[in-house]
Amino acid sequence: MSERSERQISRRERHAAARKERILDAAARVFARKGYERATTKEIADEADVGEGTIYSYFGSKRDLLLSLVSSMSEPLLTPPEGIPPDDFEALIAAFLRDRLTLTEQNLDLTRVLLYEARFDDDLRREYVENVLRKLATRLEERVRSLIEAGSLRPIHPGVASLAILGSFLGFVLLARELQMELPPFDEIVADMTSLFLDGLRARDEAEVEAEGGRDDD
Amino acid sequence: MSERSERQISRRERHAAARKERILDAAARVFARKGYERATTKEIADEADVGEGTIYSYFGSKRDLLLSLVSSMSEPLLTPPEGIPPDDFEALIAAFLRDRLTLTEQNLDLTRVLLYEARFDDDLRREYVENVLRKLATRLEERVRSLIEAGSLRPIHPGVASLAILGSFLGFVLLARELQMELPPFDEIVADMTSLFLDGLRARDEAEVEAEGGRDDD
Amino acid sequence: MSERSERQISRRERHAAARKERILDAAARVFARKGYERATTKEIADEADVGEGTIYSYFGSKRDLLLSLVSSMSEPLLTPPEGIPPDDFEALIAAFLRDRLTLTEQNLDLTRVLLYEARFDDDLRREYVENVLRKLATRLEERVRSLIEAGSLRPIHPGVASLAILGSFLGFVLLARELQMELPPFDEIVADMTSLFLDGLRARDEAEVEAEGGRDDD
Amino acid sequence: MSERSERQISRRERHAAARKERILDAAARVFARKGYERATTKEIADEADVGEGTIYSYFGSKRDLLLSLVSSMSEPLLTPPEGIPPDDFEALIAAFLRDRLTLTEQNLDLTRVLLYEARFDDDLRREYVENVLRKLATRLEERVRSLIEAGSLRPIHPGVASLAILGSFLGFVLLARELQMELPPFDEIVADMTSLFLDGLRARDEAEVEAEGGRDDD
DNA sequence: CATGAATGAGACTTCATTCAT
DNA sequence: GATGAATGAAGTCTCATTCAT
Repeated sequence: MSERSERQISRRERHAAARKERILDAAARVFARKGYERATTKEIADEADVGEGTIYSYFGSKRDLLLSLVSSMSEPLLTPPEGIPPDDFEALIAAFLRDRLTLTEQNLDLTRVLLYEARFDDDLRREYVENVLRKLATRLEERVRSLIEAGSLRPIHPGVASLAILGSFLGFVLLARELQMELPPFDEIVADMTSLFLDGLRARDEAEVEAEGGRDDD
Repeated sequence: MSERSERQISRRERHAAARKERILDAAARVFARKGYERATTKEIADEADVGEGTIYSYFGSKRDLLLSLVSSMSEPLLTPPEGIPPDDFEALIAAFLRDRLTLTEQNLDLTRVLLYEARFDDDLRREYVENVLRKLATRLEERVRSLIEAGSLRPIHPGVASLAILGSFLGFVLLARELQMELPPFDEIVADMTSLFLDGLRARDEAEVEAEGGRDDD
Repeated sequence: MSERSERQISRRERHAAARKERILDAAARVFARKGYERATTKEIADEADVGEGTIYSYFGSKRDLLLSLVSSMSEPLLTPPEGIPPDDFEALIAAFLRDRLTLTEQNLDLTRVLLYEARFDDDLRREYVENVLRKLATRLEERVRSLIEAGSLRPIHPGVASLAILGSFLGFVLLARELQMELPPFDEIVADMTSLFLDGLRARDEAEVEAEGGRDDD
Repeated sequence: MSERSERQISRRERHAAARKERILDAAARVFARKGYERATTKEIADEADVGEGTIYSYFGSKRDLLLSLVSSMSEPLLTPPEGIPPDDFEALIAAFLRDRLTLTEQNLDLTRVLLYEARFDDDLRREYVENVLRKLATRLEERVRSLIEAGSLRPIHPGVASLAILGSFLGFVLLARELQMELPPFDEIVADMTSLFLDGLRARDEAEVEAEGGRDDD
């Protein structure tokens, strides 16, 4: 009987966890769609196909939903890009941009909400900004610093560089989305931005270009 | 008497304009502080030191305040940087970054609110995004394109480049503000970012560095 | 000088009276158009082409306007139909219906507002109901009573009859207006209603009908 | 279990319907007491003994309450008087007056509000005027017409007659109520008005009826 | 445990009235 | 005296949260 009740509990727990997950997913979609303030608990409940009161069995408040979303978001974002040799910044930045742009574009609307709301809620700021953003920035900064030390990158200020890189693609997708501009295909964008960050915009003379070797992808 | 009544009218008009300005400034501060949805008309009225009803003598609705803010913001942003020779991209980008970073950092909180709300209001989107952002992006894009044609810049996609540049410093200040990071002095940041955009991050060998001349200060 | 100031005052007084009249007329139009609650002092001021504050130089409050309207309305309504021999009820009722229907149709919208508002304001009720309506009803009642005594009318209850008559045409125009029905020409209506009140609806036997002669207009 | 949940639902539905009814009744009372504009949702909520927000679970807006009242009113009004032989106008009009006067006097204050507000709201006008009033008028008109054809009534204009009849008792109760007059007992009123409509006011005796021959003045 | 009906605080907005010019 | 800008009380409606079922 204890076994059964354990199984019972376990089944209940699984069921409860699934419910919680479903509500959180629904909240993510609604927040992304409407923003935090404009989203209503009713709409979230409907999207999750649960009763409005049920939300409050799993989360203390509407704001709690937002906070809980951060944890669930931080996980995939914090997984470092795999299979990239630590000294190949070109591949790293390409993978980084590609992954993060993709991730960010997917989650862009939610990201915007979180960044926006972080300004007005210290708990959210701590949870999201500290855990996700600073971690991301710090990791990139370390990578940049070590590459500078290894001589692969110019001795630019690593903090500024990493912020510029992160900010770049955050701002890039944000603006692109906002301006609803016609953009070249995604691969081309990534190639262009990688090249931008690596080589800058300055035109070089023949000798320099030759010296840089057989890069021909931009 | 007609003179007096004219003066009267003129004084009234000046008074009304000043009042409108005061309310708009108050709204800007409160929106920047609280976001649009959380800001209350009562708080704006208090901040402007007027009665709540007075707002509605000058603006049709709370949303009207937001829309009106765009016009007042677009003006300084649309003034092109002066005294920059059209072929000196280095000076241009430095000025651009410096001015825009300053402007943007000053107005950052409000800018964020406008960008955020633009997602939910087509009028605001048109007013802000089309008039301010796209204009800015287009101007920069043209500059980049002409510099590419003049051979000063590499043949990178101009749209991507301008979005990346704009997005960079928008994202940069946004993240910097959000992360509350300790940053190097502003001049250094501008120098670093200019250098980043112009020369990229890649280390070059002696020959290249030599060929680029003695630039190491920006 | 005293003469001049007297003339001055007199001119002022005439000007003031005209102003008051203009405001009251404007109020009548706006009240008739919008109803009391929905009418705004701003709209009345605009209609009268005066400043909003000016209204309060002549009337204590918005409600005061309504009260003042009654006095100005009661006057024409209380003028008895002229040139009607006191014993010719047929002519009387025709004139009554014709005049009152006309007057009432003209002022119907305002009358409705006054009747409606009278329900909610005892001062207005006294002013309007007592002074206008009861007077009208009483006058008609007396006429009916004396005609009954003179043997021209059947001994119907005079109060009921006069209320029925007044109510008839009030309700008649009100419903006609409300239903936006296509109605026969006005003269025909008056003839029909006069005939209705005098002769009723009942068909009479051959003798009676014959006796009534060649009337074929109804 | 399905049975229980069905019963549950049914109980809920009954409860909800009762609640809706209670709110509607409260609204009817408050509207009748204060008029539409002066009635506040707070007062309606208090009268219904529910929270203010509860109103909006059942009705979309305050105006919706007014519109909903029409449907609930139109039902009893549209039930035709029963047990009246189709050719006995005397019984019909007595029943009509009695029923309608009673109904109307009961609902008079609300009726006035609806008639008044219909002027300012096309939906309400359609709902109330078209569905209730015109139907009532048309039904009466048809009855009158067929009775004219059957020879029971004089060939008076049926539209005018029906409007006069309806208007009569609407106006009658309205004025009676407004004037707060002392009236004879209800039965007497009905008898008097029936007689008024059927036989008119004119006194007749054999001689007079005969003497009616020479009338040519209308 | 899930539900959703009920709640009421608080938001935006209108408008009669006041008062300095 | 005339004006209309300014006011703030009060109204309608929304929605996060609670709680009986």
